[in-house]
Amino acid sequence: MAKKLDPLLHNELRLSILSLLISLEHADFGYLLEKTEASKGNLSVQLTKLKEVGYIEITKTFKNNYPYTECKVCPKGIEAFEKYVNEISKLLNLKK
Amino acid sequence: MAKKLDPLLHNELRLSILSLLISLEHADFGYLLEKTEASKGNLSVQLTKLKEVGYIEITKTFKNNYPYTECKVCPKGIEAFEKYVNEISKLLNLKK
DNA sequence: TAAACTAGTTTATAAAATAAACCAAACAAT
DNA sequence: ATTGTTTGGTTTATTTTATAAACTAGTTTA
Repeated sequence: MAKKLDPLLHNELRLSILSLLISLEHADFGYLLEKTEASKGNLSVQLTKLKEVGYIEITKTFKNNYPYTECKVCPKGIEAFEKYVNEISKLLNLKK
Repeated sequence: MAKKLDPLLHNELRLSILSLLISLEHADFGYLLEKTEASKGNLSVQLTKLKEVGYIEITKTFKNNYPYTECKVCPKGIEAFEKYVNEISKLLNLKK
């Protein structure tokens, strides 16, 4: 079919992540875990996917001796998200 | 994660089908094929799924000696669609 | 120093999406 | 009347995705 919806965004968890990152600008792994209620494994996989296509940036450092993963949305991610919103709005006959 | 989006609707083709059926009330296989630009096989499978959960009703008759498949949305389908719209609107911070 | 916890990643499995192959009946040409 | 072609689909096989379970590497606590 004539695919309009970016398949990378058309997934509930990835959509939630990007939505959060867009409103917050950046967030750490634990926060995303809590907010999305995803499993750690699933969250990790989906973050990696979003990073691989350049929608987000992941910075790994240490905080209190523990690994600390921070995520930040990239311009490409914002663009893709906005496009997704437009397309699904059309599909569902929503006004933005 | 805390799943909010009905997985049966969170699929582009099924979403398109339901969106069309809601605005048109009913449509035949060929029309849906044309509008969605899906393959026949995919359309057939997704229509069957939507029927199996009671979101749409499928009526098979004959027209000019050929099989003729008509689809119509059911109340349950309308309800599910509306719920989906609400949930994804929240997720994406859209106003309906 | 062993157990338990933190903060993740990797991988195995199940589920889903999709296209390719198929089918039965109708029509068309030979 | 037989062969080929088209219509209007369905079924099935394959690939892709999503997800949870298992694992890793290091830290803290007892």
